[in-house]
Amino acid sequence: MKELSTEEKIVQAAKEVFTQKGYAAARTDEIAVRAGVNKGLLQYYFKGKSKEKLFKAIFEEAFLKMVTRINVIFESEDTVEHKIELALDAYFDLLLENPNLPGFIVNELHTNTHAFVEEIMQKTNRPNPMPLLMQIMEEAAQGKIRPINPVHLILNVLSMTVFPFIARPLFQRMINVNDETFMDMMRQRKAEILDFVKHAIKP
Amino acid sequence: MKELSTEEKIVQAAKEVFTQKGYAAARTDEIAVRAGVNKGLLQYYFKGKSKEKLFKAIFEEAFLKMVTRINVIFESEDTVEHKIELALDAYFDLLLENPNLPGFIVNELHTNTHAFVEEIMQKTNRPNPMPLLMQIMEEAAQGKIRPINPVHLILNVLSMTVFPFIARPLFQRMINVNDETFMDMMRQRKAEILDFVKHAIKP
DNA sequence: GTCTATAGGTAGATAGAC
DNA sequence: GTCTATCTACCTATAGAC
Repeated sequence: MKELSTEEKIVQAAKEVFTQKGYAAARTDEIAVRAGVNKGLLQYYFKGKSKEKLFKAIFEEAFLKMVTRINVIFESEDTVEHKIELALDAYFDLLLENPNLPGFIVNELHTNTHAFVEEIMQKTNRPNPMPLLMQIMEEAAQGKIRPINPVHLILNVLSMTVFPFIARPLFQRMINVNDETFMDMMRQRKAEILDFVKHAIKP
Repeated sequence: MKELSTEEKIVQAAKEVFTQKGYAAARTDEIAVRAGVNKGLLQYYFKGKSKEKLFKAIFEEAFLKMVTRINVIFESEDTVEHKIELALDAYFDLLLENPNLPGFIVNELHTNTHAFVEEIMQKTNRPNPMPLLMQIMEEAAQGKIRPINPVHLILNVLSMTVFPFIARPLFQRMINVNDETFMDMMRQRKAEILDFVKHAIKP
């Protein structure tokens, strides 16, 4: 356990509270309590609109984490199948370590009341999916993979990877498993998806 | 356009506000304004904790809509492949008419601060997935479909169906399409998923 | 840098006039 | 049934003591 500075403790606590409750339900009081510091210190470290400033910092970091991973899919030089494998590797690493990251992001984008969510999205250089779409169509034309709508293929892979983490509260209740078992299933899942997709795109 | 009673107007407005903003960010003021009625009437029709009571009614209806559809997958007498087709039919019908239903539910379950979310989930008789899981394994043993982990198969179908609607704000920006185009893509998608899954489970 | 006290604003609930 | 006015609670922000 490292020694955290007061500021770091606040940021850490804010990350917990915001990702669990969302911006609207988050309380700065709770952030202070969890950080083990006084309310007033939030103002000292994040002068003026401290709640908003803290949120911006945390949402931006989370958003970048999720989106920059997508670049892995798009930018490597490789076959479609191997690109998918690389993407699954990268994403499962991220998600297994931060299981409620996608829920947080999707939630804030869904309930987006705040202009700054828009700001952050524009700041991030979003990846360009076109080259990958072209590649998928080319490989299909060459008979390397089955002809398939490239947008839906990408969306399928992303869906199968991310959705279980978002629907986790519902899913766990449905099949009645605890947190540990859920994480075990997710660790297994990377291989399952790869296998599933390989068969689905086989010519 | 039917004539709605005052109470119906309130419920309708509440449905809009809650599903768009989520419970925490929703404002009873806005519900009253959208319903075109006075704030005080919320108390008249939903005495005591009107915000909470309204939310309960709306969340429960939404939750039932989503979950009872899952029963379609589980309870019919049919082949696995045809069950999947039926499920896709049922779900896409629902989602194309209520595109932000899953976002709303997942959001409230994720940020769940309220005990009543728990209540509602227990009230609904959740479907039992066991028979379907068994059937998938049987068909695999008989060589009708490829051997596959049944839980992940179900999760794959559900993921590909529901995820795009949840990630819609992000997805639309990523590929830069308007609402109309998005809905068109989703209408196409049902056939895409069915095709994808058929190839993936082919022996 | 840290804490206490309090101000200022907002949202939900309530009482009572019409 | 509908509306106005007000109350109360809560939350963020601020000022100032230590």
